[in-house]
Amino acid sequence: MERINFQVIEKKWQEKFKSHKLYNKDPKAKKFYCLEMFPYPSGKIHMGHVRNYTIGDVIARYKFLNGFNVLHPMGWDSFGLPAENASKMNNLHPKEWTNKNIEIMKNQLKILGLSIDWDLEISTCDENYYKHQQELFIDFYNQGLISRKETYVNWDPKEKTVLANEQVINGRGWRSNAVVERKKLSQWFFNITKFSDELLADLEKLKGWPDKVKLMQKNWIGKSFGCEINFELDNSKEKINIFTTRPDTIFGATFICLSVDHKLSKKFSSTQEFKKFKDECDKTGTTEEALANAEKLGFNTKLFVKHPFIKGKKLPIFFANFVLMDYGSGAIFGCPAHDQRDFDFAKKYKLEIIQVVSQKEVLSNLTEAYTGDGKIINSEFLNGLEVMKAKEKIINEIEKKQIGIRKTLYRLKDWGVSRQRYWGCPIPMIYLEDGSIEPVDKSELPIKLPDDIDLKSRGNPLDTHPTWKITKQKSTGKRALRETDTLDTFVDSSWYFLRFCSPNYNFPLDEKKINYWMPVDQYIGGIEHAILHLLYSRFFTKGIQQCNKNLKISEPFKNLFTQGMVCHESYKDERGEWLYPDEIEKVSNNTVIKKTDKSKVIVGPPESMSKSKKNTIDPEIMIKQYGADSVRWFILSDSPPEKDVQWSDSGVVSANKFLQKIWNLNYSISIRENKKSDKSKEIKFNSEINSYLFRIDQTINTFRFNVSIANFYEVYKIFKNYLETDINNEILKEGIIKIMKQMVPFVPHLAHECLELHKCKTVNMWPSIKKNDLIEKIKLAVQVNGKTRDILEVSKDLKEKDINDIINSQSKAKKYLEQKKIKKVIFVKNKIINYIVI
RNA sequence: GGGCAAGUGGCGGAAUUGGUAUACGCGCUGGUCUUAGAAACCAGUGCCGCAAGGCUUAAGAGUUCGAGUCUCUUCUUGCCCA
Repeated sequence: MERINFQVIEKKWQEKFKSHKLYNKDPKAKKFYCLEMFPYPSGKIHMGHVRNYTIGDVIARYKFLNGFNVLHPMGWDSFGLPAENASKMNNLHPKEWTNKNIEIMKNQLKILGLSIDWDLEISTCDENYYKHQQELFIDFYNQGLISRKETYVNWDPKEKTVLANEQVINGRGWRSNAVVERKKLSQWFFNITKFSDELLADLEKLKGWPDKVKLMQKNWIGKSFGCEINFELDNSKEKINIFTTRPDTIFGATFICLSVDHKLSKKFSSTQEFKKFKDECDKTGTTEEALANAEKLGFNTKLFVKHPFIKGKKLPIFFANFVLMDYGSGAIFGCPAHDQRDFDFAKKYKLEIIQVVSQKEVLSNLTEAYTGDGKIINSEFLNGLEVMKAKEKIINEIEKKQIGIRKTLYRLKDWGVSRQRYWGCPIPMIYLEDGSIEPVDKSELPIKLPDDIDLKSRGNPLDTHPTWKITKQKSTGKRALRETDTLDTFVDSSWYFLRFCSPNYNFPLDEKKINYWMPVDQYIGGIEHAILHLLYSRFFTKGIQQCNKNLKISEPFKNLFTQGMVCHESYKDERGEWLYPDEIEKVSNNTVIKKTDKSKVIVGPPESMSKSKKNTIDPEIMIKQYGADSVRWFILSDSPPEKDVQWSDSGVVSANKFLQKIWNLNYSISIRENKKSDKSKEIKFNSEINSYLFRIDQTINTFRFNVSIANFYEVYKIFKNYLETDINNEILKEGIIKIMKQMVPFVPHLAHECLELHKCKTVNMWPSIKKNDLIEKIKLAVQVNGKTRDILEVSKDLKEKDINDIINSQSKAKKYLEQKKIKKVIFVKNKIINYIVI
């Protein structure tokens, strides 16, 4: 048996892949932009990356072999909080930490044998990248796509810092454990809502996206219609403008709630009582979920508004903690019977609850709000109408009375991008002493991050830096201060796919290159980015197009594929400590023990690999042990790519064994002496191989790589069987070359080694597949009353009459037909024949 | 609570889209080889049954000559939103 050393051949081919790129010089070749979501340089690649980039590599290589001109770049999403945290812990500058990680991970990706053009590499923390981002920021600002607004943030009073939502755990700071407060800050916003309608409508164009992702985006944008209503204050000309999506429940309104920031609050802001209440409100979080779950608090103004449709009825006005200013107009009418938050509020402050929508009969004692469909009751002229009809009628009525107008509302909010952090892209804006705010002059870009930074001090590092923020206005020399916030890292990843088209261009975007390569033909990444990253990228593309009308792009990603996670069982010892897979030993089917002290280990179900549960497998160790091809093969073979896959050691071992067998097969054919065989055997062999070539091609095209691999196993068996016969060796060789070409996308090192063995001269061409020659004999099911009684192997396209003759003479089905009356025969060519008998 | 997926052997999964259910892999069982093990190779492996045969795609119904696939009801699991 001829053994192959995977480590040796993989190294050899990786050297060759370096200079070999997937560009097709033929000017008639179609372009194909294949992109996988770029990684955060956390230190090591994990199995999730291996899966993501292997899937991408299969597609990129497949398209190249099919004659496409392929762009397949890679880069680093290298700004972000972990670098700052790591820096605090081990005294390493974020830049050094990040660049060190990038070097390690780049090498790890290289040993996977990916067909990446490393000349296009970009790193978002590199000033050559972020300087262009700052330019885009200024362009967006000039186009009115960026504005400044006051908003609430999660404030950690102990660390004196702003926290991201994921850093708030059960209402406390993840590091300090201090109770997180709501603090108002003036921040920069991308006006993504200007594109709400377009972002929603253009989802229709994205035929190559999973419906699931489109639906999630649709729900996120959340278009709903309703209306504004002006409530007149009692004993005053003042009006309170509210927005509602449920105007049909207006007759159930029993109070009004305002945000503490509503303009009416000025009347109370000097009172001690109101100040206390406002402080109390600041302790409530800012997410929708936090607002829904928080205890409802109210401040009674003792003021009233007039009900617009019920003469003489007055509704009390409260300030409430669950109404925020950036939500509608910062005012709602409370209809406790049909909104849970209003219901909780009404119960607490003993307010009236009037049911106005009912499914069947009137329920006298509601225990919770009823938010379902039904007919309107207790509502004068709306009575008896379905909710939707009532909504239409009341809005018409409101508009007729001129007390409000129809409005469409989006759940989507503008995108706050200010972060009070060091390790991010500086925002290129300056504050002049006269209070005006303006972009820096473009000639001053990049606004670089200072290297001398004290990350251990509290607060915003750029703000506390002694000199960095002090600057001058370029045109006048007037003193100015820099913006000390940096950009959300989602901004960095919202246009990197455009930069890949011309990563070394002097300006942000090279029109020619972008108009050639964009859109991304295949984007591949995790479902966890289904909403934000993809939505922001879509917004950015539209924004950039507004800034530069010469660009012909409206959607960045033509086809999207979301791969599943890589899972593994987790292990815990008797004390409840997590254990790594290599710390345990499987003694039998049911017993697992700890290697060190032989104590019992509790095995948990397969879950997504995570450091905290220690259920991780290091790809580098696996590659060293079995080779990159074996790891690639296994990760693709076990599950459909869109589903979760469970890592299995025996799986990668068997992948390795099979690839070894593939090498042996190739070697055997290469040294086999030529034989003379009869034509019919050759035709049969060729048609079998051809049918596999066809099926494998189809499965790659439809991302069913696990099925492609199953087909390779089957086709291996075919070769094994023919090897023992007297078939002409040239025929075998031709066949194996075609199959090995199809294996290139999956196991590029081994496949190239085999093709070299056979001295193949057309390595970069996908094998030709003959469609007509697929099958010569087919299997036909013989059924009696719908039950399969025999399977016949017959020539293709045989007529019903001939099949009848065969069945009557030799079929196992014959006995089921004897002494029976045939009522009907259903015959489907090349598939089944079904006799209905009585 | 609402929306969307999905449910096939011991396990991961396949099924040309309404036409042979359980391909392929893992695991398991037996055998050959070997001092022994490993490796390799061969055979078997949905369930019941000695067999003939019968049953089987979460459960139940329906449409059809024929349903894993289509329709309805129920149950379970996963994801997203609240």
